[in-house]
Order: sequence, then structure tokens, then C-alpha cells
Amino acid sequence: MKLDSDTVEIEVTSDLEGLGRTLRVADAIRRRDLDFVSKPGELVESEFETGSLSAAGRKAFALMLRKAGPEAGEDNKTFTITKKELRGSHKGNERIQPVMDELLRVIVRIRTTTKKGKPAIMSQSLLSSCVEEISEDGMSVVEYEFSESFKRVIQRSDYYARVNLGVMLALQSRYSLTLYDLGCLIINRQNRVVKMNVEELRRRLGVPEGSFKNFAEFRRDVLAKSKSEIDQLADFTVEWEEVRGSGRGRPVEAVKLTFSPKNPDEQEETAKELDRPKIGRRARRDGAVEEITAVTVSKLTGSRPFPTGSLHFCGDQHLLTIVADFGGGWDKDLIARAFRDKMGDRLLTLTGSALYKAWEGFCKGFVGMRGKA
DNA sequence: CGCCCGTCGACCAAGGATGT
DNA sequence: ACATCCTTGGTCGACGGGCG
Repeated sequence: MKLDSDTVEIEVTSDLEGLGRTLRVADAIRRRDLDFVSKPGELVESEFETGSLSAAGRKAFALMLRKAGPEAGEDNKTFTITKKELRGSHKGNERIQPVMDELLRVIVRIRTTTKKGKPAIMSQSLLSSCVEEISEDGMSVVEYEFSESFKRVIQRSDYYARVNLGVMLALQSRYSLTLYDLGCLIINRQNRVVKMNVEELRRRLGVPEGSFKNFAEFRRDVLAKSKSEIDQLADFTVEWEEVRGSGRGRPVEAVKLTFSPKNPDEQEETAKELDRPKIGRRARRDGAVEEITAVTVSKLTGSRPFPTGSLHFCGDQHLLTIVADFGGGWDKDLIARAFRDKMGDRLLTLTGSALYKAWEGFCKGFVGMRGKA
């Protein structure tokens, strides 16, 4: 499978030598204090084997992963996180205990490689231990350690989902969270369509065995809800297509998921929604809100200029999408460097759709001159 | 920090649709 | 006609977030 193109120019400080890309990105996220989590692609594509995780559990694990940062794969390393950091919105610590229990119990099937580099499937838990301080003040901490096998996966992980914390914490349904992770992983690939059969999709999302027995419920309560949440809050949208079999009742056998990036105007609207309070979000999503203010068309376009550092860490999804679509498989930073050389000072003033246009044109021209990678 | 209440997600049951 | 799956309305409990 073609994953993210290789990067040559990520500055690897000496003690990061030998780390997979996932952890190097985690390092960059920590250094710049970005509101992202770098999740190993193997984890995002894993399936739940026993148990499932509630929405709170999934969010907590992401926060713990972010807290661990580039050291997540180190041996004999115990991390601490304050309960204050963990409990997203809910005041009071009384619901942290069940979440930790969940995280200790759950077992996932992860596709990984053996030491010899051969593909393998590993069933494993996520945490190996978890100690919760009894005192109930906000600064009391939870100590946790990742399981041995999970450490090995994350050490070797070379592809990652760059998950936006703000979006993640705003999502409500547990299935939205997992689908969003998957989207973050897929969105920068050239092929943004994933097809899988219904059983596999259910295990991926962690739908418990026996829940949503028929597809109509699954569609209404899982797919449709996740789609509306993600379309409203993420920087991409999801579509799905149902592939029906030919048996009695024509059951739906497989689902084709398509992730599409939003254009700058839509991203602007998304950013505004994330700033609004959670209350009434569903109503806004369903279009049940009356517009009171006079319509003032915002002229705000993406006002950020072209990033100066590696594109792997830039916050602009649209730029990444363009290079994935038109970059012919070349390394994005390679093209970016050539782009900066050619544009020179003009790049400083170029923003918004003009920037996207110039970038797209350059990517096409680059491939035209040098062929596909 | 913990209680409490409204909202939303999970599940069930009954009727409809579709293919064998 | 039957078996299977889809659709829709409704109920119950868990969860989020305001309040004391």
C-alpha cells in the first residue's frame, strides 16, 4: 500500500534516531505545543476484539497518548496525567475510574510486523497498569504505563493519523471519534476511498457484538450520526455508499467510505462552529436554527501564508490535499522547497485561494517536468 | 466537587419490502 | 408463501453539564 511519501527533511535530533515517523511527529507536536495527537496508523486501523470503549474512554486514551509524546515507546516508562487534564468537560472525578477500567480491559487486534519485519496480527491490551491517586482534588494524578506490545507497535509505527484535539473533544458519539481518526489517516492519501464489509467496519468502529443487528439501525445510529457530526466539525467530510448483495432481502454487505477535504470557506465555517458552545450544536447541524443576525458575508479566507517548515506538521489540510492529488507521489517537502525557491518573496503575501491555486499549478507543473515519482 | 435533571444514544417490537 | 432484511416509532438508561 502506498502511504505517505517518505520524508527526508524532518530534522531528526540524535536521540530520536531510529524512531518511527509517528513518534517523530509526536515530538514535533510537543515541541511546538500544537493541539494535535499523532496516533499510530496501526492503532487507527485496529479492530476491537473484546470489549469496546465509550466516547470518554477513547478521548482519554488520545489525551494520554499525547501526554506521553515521543517517549510513548520507551521501556519501563510510567507516565502521569492529572485528573484535571483527563476529565474533558465533566466536572468531578467520579467517572474517571470506570474509564480507566475500560482501558485496561479492552483488547484490540492490531496489524503490525514481527521483529523480522513480517506482517502479523497482534491481540493486545492498551495499558499494562494504571494507578489512580485516591485524593479527589483536581491536581491528583493517574499513573499509567502502555502495554509491552503496544510500545513495540508505536516504536515501529511509520504512518500516523494527525488528530485535531479540538475536533476530537467536540465529537460526542464514540463512533464519530473512531471514524474521525480513520478520516485523519486517510485524508492525506491519494486514494481516499476505503471499502470494507459490514462486519469489518463494525469491528473497526467497536460496535459491540449484537448491537445494531440490522443495517438500518446501524446506518441511522452509527453512520448517519457520525457523518453529520464529522461534516459539521472536522476539516473533511464523509460519504458512504452501500454495496448490496443478492440474497433474500438484499442485505447490505459492504460499505465504501469516501473522505473529501473541505474547501477554505467550509473550513472557516467549521472553525466558527468549534468556537460556539456545545449546546444547540445538534440543532444547528440539523438546520433547525433560525438565523437572527443579518447575513454578513465574511470575506475571511484562509489567511495563513505558505508554511516555512515541513509540510508534515502544517495545519493546512487543503495544502496537503492538493499535493496528494497533484504531486505525482513526490515527497511533499521536496515539492515545497522547489515551490519556495521559485516563488521567493511573493510567497509571503500569497494567502487563501490564490495560494491554493498557485500551489496546485506548481504541483502539476512539477510532475509535468519530472514525471511521477 | 458531587448531585441532579434534561437530552441523547442503545435497543426493541411490529409492520413493510424484497428476493427465492 | 416464506424467509430475511429494512423501516419507523417508542422506551429506558447513561451521560453531559448546570447548579448548589
